[in-house]
Amino acid sequence: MEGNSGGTGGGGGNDVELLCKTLQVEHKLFYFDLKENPRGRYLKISEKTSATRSTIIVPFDGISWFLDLFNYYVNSDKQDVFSKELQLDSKVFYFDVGENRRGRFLKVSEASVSRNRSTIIVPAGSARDEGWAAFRNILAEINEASRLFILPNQQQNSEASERLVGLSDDVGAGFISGHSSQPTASDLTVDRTIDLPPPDEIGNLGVSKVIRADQKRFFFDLGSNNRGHFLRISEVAGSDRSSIILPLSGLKQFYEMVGHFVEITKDRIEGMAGANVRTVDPPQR
DNA sequence: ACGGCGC
Repeated sequence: MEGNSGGTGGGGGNDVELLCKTLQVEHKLFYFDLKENPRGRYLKISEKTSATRSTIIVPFDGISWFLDLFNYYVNSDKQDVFSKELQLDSKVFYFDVGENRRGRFLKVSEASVSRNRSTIIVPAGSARDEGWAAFRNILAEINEASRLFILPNQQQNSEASERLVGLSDDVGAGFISGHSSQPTASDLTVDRTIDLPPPDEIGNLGVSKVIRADQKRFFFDLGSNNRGHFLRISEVAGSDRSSIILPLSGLKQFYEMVGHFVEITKDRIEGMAGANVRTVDPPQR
């Protein structure tokens, strides 16, 4: 299976797992593994039945396209869905709807020069395409979480991982090494933050945070809608709530602006004297 | 517990 040349020890086996999810649709089990190696990130989707296992590798930048396509198949009436092709890097993914006596299914095939064609087949489900919808929801979660939620096992010092360059054959050529400009976990961690049990709404990825200041609470929630991804910051005092919706494209500016005001007011901020002063320099690059 | 795909 994993015929890897050069004695490096297995295709993708040493890659860092950023996020793992499983989904059961009828009797199939789908594994979603967001992984990272020095060449970039990718999403490995495996279909497992009792007898077979099949895997496709989606380049990181293709995740949102997969999400869009699953949305298309979920939301379209069955009489007007078409097959789709998605070209990513050197790969082509084919999406085809089929039907047999077991029901409708979506066949997703990956074709690339270096690998044999591999295919996963996602049952539509019995009602309202709920199998596809569940698959779509997982993709949405991964798509959202992967952009902001840098997991703790993602090393800040990349020295160790730099020695692993070229290790994995699981990733097609032409990958983007896209992990340089992302904020680190500590950049996004606010002092006095406490973990919040999952609240209100779908699309919330368990990355909700709350901070308290005086009598107010501020909730930070990731979300997305058809216009993109955003951070919602809600001020809750008593029973009143008001929110600002911050597109992720503006998050860094927001961060820098807050840092500016922290900087110019820090001698008046309680608890920030002396060694506790935590300057909030904008991340370089 | 399916079963599609494609060889």
